[in-house]
Amino acid sequence: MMKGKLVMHTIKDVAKIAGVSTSTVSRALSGNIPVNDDTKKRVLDAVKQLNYKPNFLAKGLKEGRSNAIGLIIPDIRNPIFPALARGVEDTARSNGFNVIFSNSDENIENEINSVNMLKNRWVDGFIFATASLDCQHIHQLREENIPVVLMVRNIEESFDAVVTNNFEASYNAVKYLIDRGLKKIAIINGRLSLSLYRERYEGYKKALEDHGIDFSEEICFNCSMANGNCYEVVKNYFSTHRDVDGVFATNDSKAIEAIRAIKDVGLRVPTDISVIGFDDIQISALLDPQLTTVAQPLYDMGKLAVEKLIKIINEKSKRKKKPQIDVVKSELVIRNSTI
Amino acid sequence: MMKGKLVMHTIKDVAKIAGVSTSTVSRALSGNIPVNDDTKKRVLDAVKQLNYKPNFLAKGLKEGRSNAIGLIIPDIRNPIFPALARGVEDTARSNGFNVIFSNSDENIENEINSVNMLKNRWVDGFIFATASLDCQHIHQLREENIPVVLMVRNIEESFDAVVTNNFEASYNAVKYLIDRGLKKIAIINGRLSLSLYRERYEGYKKALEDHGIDFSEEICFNCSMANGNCYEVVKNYFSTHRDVDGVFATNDSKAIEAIRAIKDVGLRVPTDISVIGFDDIQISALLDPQLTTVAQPLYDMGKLAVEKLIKIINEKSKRKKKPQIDVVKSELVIRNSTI
DNA sequence: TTGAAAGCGCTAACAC
DNA sequence: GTGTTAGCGCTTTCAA
Repeated sequence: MMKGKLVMHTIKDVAKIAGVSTSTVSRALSGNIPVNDDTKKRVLDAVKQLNYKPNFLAKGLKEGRSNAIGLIIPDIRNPIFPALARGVEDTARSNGFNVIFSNSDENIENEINSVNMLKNRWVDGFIFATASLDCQHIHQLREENIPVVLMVRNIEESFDAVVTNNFEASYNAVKYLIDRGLKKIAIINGRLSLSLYRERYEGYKKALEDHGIDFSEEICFNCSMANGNCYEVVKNYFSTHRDVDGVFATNDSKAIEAIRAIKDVGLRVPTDISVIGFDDIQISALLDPQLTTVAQPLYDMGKLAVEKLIKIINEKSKRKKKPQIDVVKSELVIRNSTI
Repeated sequence: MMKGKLVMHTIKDVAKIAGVSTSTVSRALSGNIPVNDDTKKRVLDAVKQLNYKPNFLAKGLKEGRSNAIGLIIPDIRNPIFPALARGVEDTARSNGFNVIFSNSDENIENEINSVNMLKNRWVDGFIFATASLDCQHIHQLREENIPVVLMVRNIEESFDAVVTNNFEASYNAVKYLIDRGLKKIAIINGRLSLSLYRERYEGYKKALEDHGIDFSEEICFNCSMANGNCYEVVKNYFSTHRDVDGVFATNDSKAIEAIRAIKDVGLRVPTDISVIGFDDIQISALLDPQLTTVAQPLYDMGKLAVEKLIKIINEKSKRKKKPQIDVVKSELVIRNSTI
């Protein structure tokens, strides 16, 4: 078996060159154990000379941790996840953790498979941005004392989580439309099995109520399927109705489809109909018209989730803290899709 | 130190319950070494009973491989990378590999740091979608016999890579505009230090040449900086010129900005000016007008890159094969931004 | 301050 | 077909 020119050196090689034992090398490198300055220097020189890098597999095996975290999301192609993932990766890396990521497609089987694979000492903890009602496997993780933080999508009070103020932000978005003089505001909703959509829905209803606007089921569009049908639903409605003057879409993708549908029936945005989205995905600022939307601090949410997770991982005293749900603020960004 | 209710069981526990040695357990689980059917059954029962999962750290340490690959990209928020990453992740997972991902921001320092971290037995190979001219560290990997596959962005002939037919696809895109009767076609180019942009540029020039259209430097816009200034460059030009009737943008983001600029100076797409993009990122189909663009099979490129990489990893006989560059086909998708 | 030795959990000779 | 044993590369007692 031919090996490459440069082999991977081990701690033994370093020890030999520095003329010390492997334990001394280990100590010199770990930093927090006293080592004679001279010895240390010799070790460091040897390390440099050999370009020695410790084997993380060995270190992890010995220490019982891997310094990696698992990131489980539905699909990185869903435009809210890149920013989230980036926040996670940056923060993890700057804390010395690697990120192993996995897409579940909202499919519980996939998710369980990934979790099972990663549980075997691959990762020290998990970040989930996924939540079916069926979260047996996440409860199981907790029982096995494996740290878990939920992100974006919350399940129940019993998990640590980072979420946004969906209710309040939605309330404010709808209130903004009302303040601009709009009289009849539709909502395009998502899967109500996700708490985030339920909360946005509640915010919408409360805003109407507080401002004396009648709530009407008829203009609560539900686009819970794949993206395609949102366009159809909106187009259908507006080809026969001209009474609605505002649309609150519970995410930007739906808003984009709605705008296309509205244009296609010959109405103008925002002149005839104002549209607000939610998420502020990257392209929202590039559209025509540029989308007024609720900006979630996605990057920061990822960052915060990792910070929480690492804190839990490092709490060696495993006395379970009460789980804490961090709520970050989403804020309305006013652009040109609203009058 | 309190441990959780459920501890991680080891192969020893399984062996004890099954009444066999640890090596028998190992053999029964590996599958490819003959074990008595009865014994095997007892082992499998014990595994199930304990919910035993092998420790990958130990396995990796022993076998000298981790079954993970490193994915180094500039930024997952750049819209071409999610699809690529998804192709990579799916394919890796279905081959029993995990993927550790890292964003380099095109910054060589970051990239070297990540590579150094991952080299230490964290991963068995790398996929890079990044290429500064300065690729010392990638050469180094090769010298150390660590498998590398380049994706999307090629550096030089000496590496395995998966790229698209940039020249040909660009040629065809520009030819399409010419065939539609357009007479003066501008190009919006990217960083010419990247071969992919050079190739697209060449395809553009050749198409003009072959069809007797004069090439003019004046309408070769260079938007190599962050996205922002593409809008400005295009807007500036069109506020004083009305001669150009077609724009070939070398990626979709630039196309989107160009369209916005064109509209903002009071011209119409495609009536006055046709615009073609490159990449077919997800939102291109959702824009108004929907973008005519060259679709790169991003998911498949990710898939292919992983397949190549795993093949190299598994070739235990390290007699270096000559590196091979796979070229996949990008094809023009005609939508509404061209007449 | 340092070295010797044990051991993390697993696999693979090598015996039988 | 199965058990015994050594060892992957590291950290960490325990002694000196």
